Amino acid sequence: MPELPEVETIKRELMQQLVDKKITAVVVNNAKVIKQPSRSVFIKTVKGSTIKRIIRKGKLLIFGLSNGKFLTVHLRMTGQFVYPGDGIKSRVSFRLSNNRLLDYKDQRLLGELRVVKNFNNIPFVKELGPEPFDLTASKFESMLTNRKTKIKPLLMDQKFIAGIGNLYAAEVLFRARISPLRSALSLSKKEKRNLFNEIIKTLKEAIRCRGSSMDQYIQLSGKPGSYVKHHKVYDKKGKPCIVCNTAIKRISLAGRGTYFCPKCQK
DNA sequence: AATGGGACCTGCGCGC
DNA sequence: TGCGCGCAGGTCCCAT
Repeated sequence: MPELPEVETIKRELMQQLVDKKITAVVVNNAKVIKQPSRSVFIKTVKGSTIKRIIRKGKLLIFGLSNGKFLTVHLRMTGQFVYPGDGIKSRVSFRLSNNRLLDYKDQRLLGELRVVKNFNNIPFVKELGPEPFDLTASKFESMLTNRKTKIKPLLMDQKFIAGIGNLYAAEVLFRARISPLRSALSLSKKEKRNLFNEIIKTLKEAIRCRGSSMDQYIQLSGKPGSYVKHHKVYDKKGKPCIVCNTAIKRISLAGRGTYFCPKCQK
């Protein structure tokens, strides 16, 4: 669910609400989401530390703790943070110095919480591609040269570029009028620049709207993000294209549901 | 290097 | 109404 705009939204809220709060207790209701280290060491390390800063790397959230360790959280499909929480349906709850709860919820239990010494050593971070906002159009262009793979799965490849998932890949390609089936190699210079500009514009707009609440994503406060109403193709199978009225198509590409306008996107 | 499949999980909506 | 099936925004791992 959560892609760069959603994770960035949560990061900003966590910064506003939680910096300099001490974690006084940790309750683990389901240890499946604790990937590293053991449940007991995890609790022991986090408990008693103060949250000093919040970092985002792609879709990964990182809490910098006062003891020098880092709590990293990947929300995967259905992870959520809720603050202040009530502990209900929470997989892990953090009690803070103001006596409020920060709840980590995760319906499908696919999320990952870790405590590490150095987050740069996590394989996911090590191999993570550049942040979109750190790129320029010409860098992006050169990244695409000689890539034979299809453009949509490539945009979703976190090693290629950080933060773009299935939803924003679809939206960005629609806005750039490029078919998800095209090979990266086949894009003209103009198309590459255009695609880059649409990536930046779309992600910024989505952050301004505080993300897209489809099914599971919510802001820290529990409120939905409003970018959904700007979606042009995602989850719109059979609906008319806003530009040409052609029915939006859904195909399966690299195992993922892929929405596009067969007429506008060439 | 690229592609395809399955695995990890739970719960929802659809068609029969 | 009840049940089985396919599907879900992410990532990793294996095989070809």
